[in-house]
Formats: sequence, structure tokens, C-alpha cells
Amino acid sequence: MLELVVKQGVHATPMSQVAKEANVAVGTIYHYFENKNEVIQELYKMIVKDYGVVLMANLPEEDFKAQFEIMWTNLYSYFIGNPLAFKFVEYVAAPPIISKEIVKQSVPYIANIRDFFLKGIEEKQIRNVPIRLILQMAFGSVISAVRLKFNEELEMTKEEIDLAIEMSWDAVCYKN
Amino acid sequence: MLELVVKQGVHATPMSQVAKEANVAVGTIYHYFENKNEVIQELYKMIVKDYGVVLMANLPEEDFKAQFEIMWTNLYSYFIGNPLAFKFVEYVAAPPIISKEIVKQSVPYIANIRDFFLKGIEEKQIRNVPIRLILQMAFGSVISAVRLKFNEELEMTKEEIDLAIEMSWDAVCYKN
DNA sequence: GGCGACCGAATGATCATTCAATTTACTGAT
DNA sequence: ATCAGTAAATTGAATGATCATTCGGTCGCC
Repeated sequence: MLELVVKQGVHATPMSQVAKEANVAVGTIYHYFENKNEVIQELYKMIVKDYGVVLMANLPEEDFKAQFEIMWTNLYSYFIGNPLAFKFVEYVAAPPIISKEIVKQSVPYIANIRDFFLKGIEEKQIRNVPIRLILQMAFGSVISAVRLKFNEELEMTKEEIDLAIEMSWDAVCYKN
Repeated sequence: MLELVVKQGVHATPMSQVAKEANVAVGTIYHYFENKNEVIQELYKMIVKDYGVVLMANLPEEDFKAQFEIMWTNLYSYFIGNPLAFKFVEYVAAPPIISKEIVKQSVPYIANIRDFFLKGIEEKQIRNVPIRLILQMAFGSVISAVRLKFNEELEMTKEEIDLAIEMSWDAVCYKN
């Protein structure tokens, strides 16, 4: 369904097609889900849940900046490797389909990321500004990079990725 | 229509409702537009056209950073003052409704913004990195700030806005 | 009287959702 | 092992809405 919805849009994707793709009957879907919207919402939660795991994978023990770079790359790679996930959160997971309520339910999944940056602020590695601002800016920079890649506006070579990470780091890192 | 589409989503907004809101008959709309999609596309072009004008308004003659700050604030204020425009470009103007073709047609509207940053690179005010990366990062930072405001995650006081601008500037400014 | 703007009921599709009927999976009794 | 009994899973045709789009006709202006 993820694939269909991303390609065609939510409302252009009939449940009949979803059922066919899943090799089940329409009725079966309604046995497990209340309605179409609930299916979409579950998709959203699944993807956000991935974030919390993927982002924090393979973090080095070393210095803070190195950790930041790996996290940035982790998310970037995740989106590049899962274009459907990216397009879903960017284009499909919008109100009113995904309500504030659903978003709120997904927050715990990414609590560890928040903790990481909070620690960074304490250790004077990260600017002492509201944590939400840090998170959104860092997240936004990854999104920007992924967009450039998918829109084929930049090739996103190793060098270009490093530039993007550097820019992102300069935005959030501690300033004397 | 902008209002309806942003509130309800494109496919949840019947042409009949659009017609009623505009105090015309459905047929009249089809007299001026090929179909529903064309109306949406025209909305998109209208909004992008605004960018090019709004962003460059009231630019001071002084130093580059000051100009950057004003541009940043201009776009931020535009979105805050026109939440419908923001939500439209963020949530509605997605493929397949808005095709790459339409996006391309809108590029000329914002050519002056590109020129501004190119000049900045020449004058060693802006990092010497691909222009699209600069543009996307700068644009993305405004989007991030606006999102925080609309989601009521931050109040976005004068201080917080200044922080966001500073972070954005540090991301794009020239480094020795 | 002719032409373009405007109207809105009618048309033809498309869908989400329902539900009665059917199949499958599992239980424990023999 | 076999089987009757039963609960859960699955089916997909039928229902009832909703819409985008059409087009025959009206209106007002030159």
C-alpha cells in the first residue's frame, strides 16, 4: 500500500487495488483495520518507529561531532534506501490524514534522539537553544539533501554530502 | 479554493464546494479551467510567483549578512502571514498533483534569489558550494522555523527567530 | 440577433464500506 | 488418528455516496 499511495496519492488509491496488491479481498482489510485512514496511520507509525532505531545505529564512541555525522548519514541513507518512506512522510503524511494526535503518539519512538542532543547541549557541543529548534533544523537539513538528490538537482556525491553535513553541523554546533 | 484545499485536502474538496465558495456555478469554473488539476496548478504558480517578489522586498544596501537576514525574515513573515500558502506548498503541492513540469515553469519567478546567492559566493560571503545546496538549506531552515511555529512547538519570539536566522547563516556563510 | 459568459441538473464513474456466505484453523472428545 | 463443533479469518458482490465533468439552455451586452 505504501508503494501505491506514494505513487498515486492517498485518494487516488482505491482499497480494491490495495487488496489486489496484497492478494487478499477487500473485506479482509476491513477485518483488521477500521477504515482506510487507519491503514495510512499505521504506515506512518511504522516509518517513524524506524527512525529511532536507524538513526542511532553504529554510533561511534568517539567525539560528539563524529556521532552527529553518523546520525546525519544514517537518516540520509535510510531515506535514500527507502524512497517510499521518504515520500510518504514528506507528501502523504500531512494533515488531515495524519492528525496531530497520531504524530504525538509517535514521539516516544524518537525520544533517544532528543536525549542525544540534550546531552550535546550540556557538554557544550551543541548550541544552547531550544531543543526543538535544534532537532527541526538538523532534521530539515537531511530532508533538504534528500530532496536535492531525488529531484536530481544534485548528484550528492560523497563530497556534496560532506558539505551538507558540515553546513548542518555549523548550524547546530556550540559557538564560543 | 486555496482555503478549502488546505483544510480538507485536494480530493476531499469537491468542485461543487469550490463553486459555492466562489459564488459561481460549477460550469463557470470549467469555462475558465480545463479541469480540477489545472486550478490547483494555477494556485501553485501564483504562490511561487509571490516568493520572488516578497523575498527581495525592503533589502538594505548594507552588508550581505544583513540582506540575508531580511530575506530570511521576509519569507518567514510571508508564511506566517499566509498560512494557507505555506500549507499549500508544504502539504498539497506534491506529486502527482504538481508535476515536475509545473515546478520547472515556476523557476524563473525566483531567479533573482539564485542570483543573490551567486553574488554572495563571488564576494566570499557565502560558502563556495553548489548553489542548489545553499538555496535548499536556506529555504529549508525557514520551513523548519515556520513548522515549529504552526505546530505550536515553539512560540517563535524575536529571540528564537534570531537564533534560527543565526543558525541558518552559520550553515551557509563563508568559512575561512 | 448574435456572441460569450454563466448556469446547474444530469450523467457516468469511481469508491469506501458492509455483510451474508464460505473457508480455514483449532479444540477436545472418541 | 479421526471427526464433529465452533470460532476466527476470508471472501467479494452489492450498496449507497460522492464527484468530476458535460452540455443544453439562459442571460445580458454590443
